Amino acid sequence: MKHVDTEQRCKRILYAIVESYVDSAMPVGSRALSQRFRWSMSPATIRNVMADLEEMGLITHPHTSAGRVPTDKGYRVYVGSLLEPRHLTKEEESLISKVVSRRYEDFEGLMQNVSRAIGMITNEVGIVLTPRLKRTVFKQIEFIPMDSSSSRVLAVLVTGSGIVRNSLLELEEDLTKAELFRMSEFLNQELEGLFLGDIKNHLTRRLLQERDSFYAFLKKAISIFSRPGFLRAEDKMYFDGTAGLMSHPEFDDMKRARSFLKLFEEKQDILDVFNEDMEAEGVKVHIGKENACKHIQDFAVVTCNYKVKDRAIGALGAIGPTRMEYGKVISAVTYLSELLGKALEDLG
Amino acid sequence: MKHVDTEQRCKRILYAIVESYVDSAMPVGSRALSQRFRWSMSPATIRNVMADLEEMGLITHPHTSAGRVPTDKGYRVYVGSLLEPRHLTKEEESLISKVVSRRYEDFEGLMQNVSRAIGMITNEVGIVLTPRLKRTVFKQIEFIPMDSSSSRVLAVLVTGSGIVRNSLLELEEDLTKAELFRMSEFLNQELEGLFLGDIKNHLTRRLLQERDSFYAFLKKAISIFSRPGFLRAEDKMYFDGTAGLMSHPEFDDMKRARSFLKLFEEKQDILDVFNEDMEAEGVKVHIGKENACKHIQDFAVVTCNYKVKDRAIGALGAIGPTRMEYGKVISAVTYLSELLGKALEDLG
DNA sequence: GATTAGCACTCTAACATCTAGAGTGCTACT
DNA sequence: AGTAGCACTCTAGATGTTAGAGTGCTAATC
Repeated sequence: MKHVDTEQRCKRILYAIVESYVDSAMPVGSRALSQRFRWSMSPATIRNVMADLEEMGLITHPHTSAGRVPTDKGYRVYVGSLLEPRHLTKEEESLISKVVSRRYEDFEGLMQNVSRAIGMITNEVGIVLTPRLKRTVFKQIEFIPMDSSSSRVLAVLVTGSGIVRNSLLELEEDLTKAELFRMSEFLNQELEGLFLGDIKNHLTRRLLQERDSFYAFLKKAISIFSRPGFLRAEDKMYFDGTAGLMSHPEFDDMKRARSFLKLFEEKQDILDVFNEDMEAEGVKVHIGKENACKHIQDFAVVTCNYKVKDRAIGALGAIGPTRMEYGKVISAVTYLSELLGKALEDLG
Repeated sequence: MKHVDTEQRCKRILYAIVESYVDSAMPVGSRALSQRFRWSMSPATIRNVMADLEEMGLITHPHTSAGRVPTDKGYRVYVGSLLEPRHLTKEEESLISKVVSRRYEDFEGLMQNVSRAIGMITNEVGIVLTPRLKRTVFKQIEFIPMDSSSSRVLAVLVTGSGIVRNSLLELEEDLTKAELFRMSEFLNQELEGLFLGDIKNHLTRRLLQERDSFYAFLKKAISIFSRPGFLRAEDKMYFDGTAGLMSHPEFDDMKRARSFLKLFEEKQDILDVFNEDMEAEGVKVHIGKENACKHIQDFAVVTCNYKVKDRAIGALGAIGPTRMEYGKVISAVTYLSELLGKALEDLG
C-alpha cells in the first residue's frame, strides 16, 4: 500500500503553511498548497490534513472561507522541530561586516551598529543590551578628585571588555589625595581579573583576615563598591529598525504600531525578557502568548546571549510580528552574538 | 460706517482657521467659523475673506467642496505675527518637574528625561542634543595608563557642565608615567576655565613663546587635543515620543509614518537643523517646505538653544506634523531649554 | 482504508451606484 | 460693504452586486 506516514505529512503541510504565510502574509488555501507540492496531493487531501492541524490547535481560520493561518502553537512546532538550521548567505555576512566594522571606534558605536545590522538583515527590530557590568572582569580603577577637598571624586572603572564607566562619588568621609592614591593602587592590585560581581564578597572575606588601620581602609573600599548604582543601572538597550518594520502589513493598524513603539519607550518589558534569557544557553524564541508580558503577546522575540571568554555577559536579539522569518532571524542573531563577543574580547 | 479694518479681520479669520484646524485636523468651513465668532460675521462674508486669504497663499482647498486648510505660509504668518506668547500651565510645569527631577543622577538620564518631557507635553517628538563639547569650559583632565608601556592611555576629560568624556589614546610616542602626570598637571593649570574650542589656539600661541625642552612637551599636548574625534563626534541626540505621535491622524498613511521614523534612524538631517539653529537667539520654527532637507518638508521643527553661563552650548526642540500646537510647543521648548541650562549649571 | 472529485455553501474584497450634507462661488439685494 | 439665496460640486458613507477563493461534506475511486 502506498500509505504515507501521516505524521510526516502533517509536518510537511504545517511547514509549508508557515513558510507560505510568512512569505506572503496571506492566509494559505488548500489549492495553493497543492500547487506548491506540485499536485502530489490533491487540495481535498490537504483540506483533510488541515482540519486535523486545526484540531490540534496549530492553525486557524480568520473566517469560514479564508485560508489557514498558523497559531502561536503552530509557529512553536515549526521553530522547534520543523525548521532546519541555516546559515547566513555570503551577501548577508558581507552586509554585516560593512555595518559592523571589526575595528570599532567606540563602545557605543559598536552596540549601535550591531543592533542596526540585526535590523537590516532580519527586517525586524534589532536589539542589543550592554554587557552586565557584574559579569565583566575588573581591570583598573582610578579616582579623580573633582575639587580640592576631595569630597567629590570621579571614579573611573575600566573593565576587561574595554568598557569604561564613570561614576561621581560624593564621599562623606574625607579622603586625602594620598589616601585615594593608595586606594586605587590597592584595588588595582587586589582585584585584577575578578568579576565585578564578586568584588564585594572578595573584599568582605579579606576584611575578616585583617585588623587595625588596614581594617578601616578596607571598609572604605567596600563602601565604594556598595554605592547604589555603582555597578548597576547600566542596563542600556540599543535598538534599530523600527522604520523598516513599518513596512510589515501587520502594522497597517495604527493601534498596533503605536503599542509596538511604546515598547521601546518603556523598555522595561523588553529588558525583562532579555535579562531572563541571558542565563540560558543559545538562542531562545518567544512566540506571541508565550511571552509573560502582555504587551509583547502580539509579537515574537528572539534572543541570544553573547560571551566574552566563554562567560555570558550580555544579550541581543530581535523583535517583530509573530509572522517572521524565524530561520533567518535565528541565524542572524546567532552570528552577531558571536561577532559581538569576539569584538569585545579584542577590546579587552 | 461700520466698516471694520479688513486687514484686522483677515488676521482674525486666519487665526481662527489655524486654531480650529490644529485642534480638529478637519478642513474648516465658513459656517463653522461663523459660529465660532458667534455669528458676528455671516458665512458668506467669511467666504469672501477666505477667498482673499487663498489668493495670498495662506490657505488652500483639498478639493472644491471641502473647507480650508492652512498652508505652510499660513502657519508662518500665524506663528510670526498672530500667535500671542503663552506660558505653560501649572499642571504642565508640575508634570515636567516630575519627569525631570532637579536632582538628576546622571547626565544621560537628564538628557533622556528632558526629551521625554518635551514629548509628553507637546505630543510631538521631543529632541535634545548633547552640549557641543567645544562650547563648554575645560575643568580637568587626567590620564590613565591602560598598560605598562603607556602606549594606550585613557584620557578622562571633565567639563564645566559636569560632562565626563573618555577617550582612548593610542600614543605613538611613548610617554612615561611621570611625563603623563606632568602633562595633566600642566594642562589642568594652564587650561582652567578655557572653552574647549579655544584650547588648541591657546596652546599654539603659548608654543610661540616657548622653546627648548618645554617646546617638545607643548607639542605633545597639542597633538593630544588635535586627535580626530577627541572633541567632536559627541553629536548625540536623544529623542522620545515617537509612540505618542502615532496617534496623530496624519500618520494613518503608513508611508509617512515610515519616512518619519526613518528620520530618527538616520539622524543626520535632524542634527543639521539643530546645529544650524544653535547659533541664533531664542526659539526658531521651521515649517514644512521651509526646511532645507526634503525629508523634513512634510513636518515642522521647533528648536531652541540652551545656555550655561549665558553661552549657548546645545540645542533642543520638537518635531511633528506641520499641524501642531505651535503655542504650546514653543512655550514647552523655551521652558525646558532654561530648565536644562540651569540643571547643567548646577552640575558644573 | 486512504485518497480524490464534485458540489453546495459561505464569506470577502472589489466595484458600482446612490444619497445626504457640507462647502463653495456667484449674483442680487440691503 | 455686507448678507442672503441659490445652483453647483465633491466626498464620505450606505447599499447592492458579483467574482473568486476557500471550505466541508459525500460519494466515487484506487
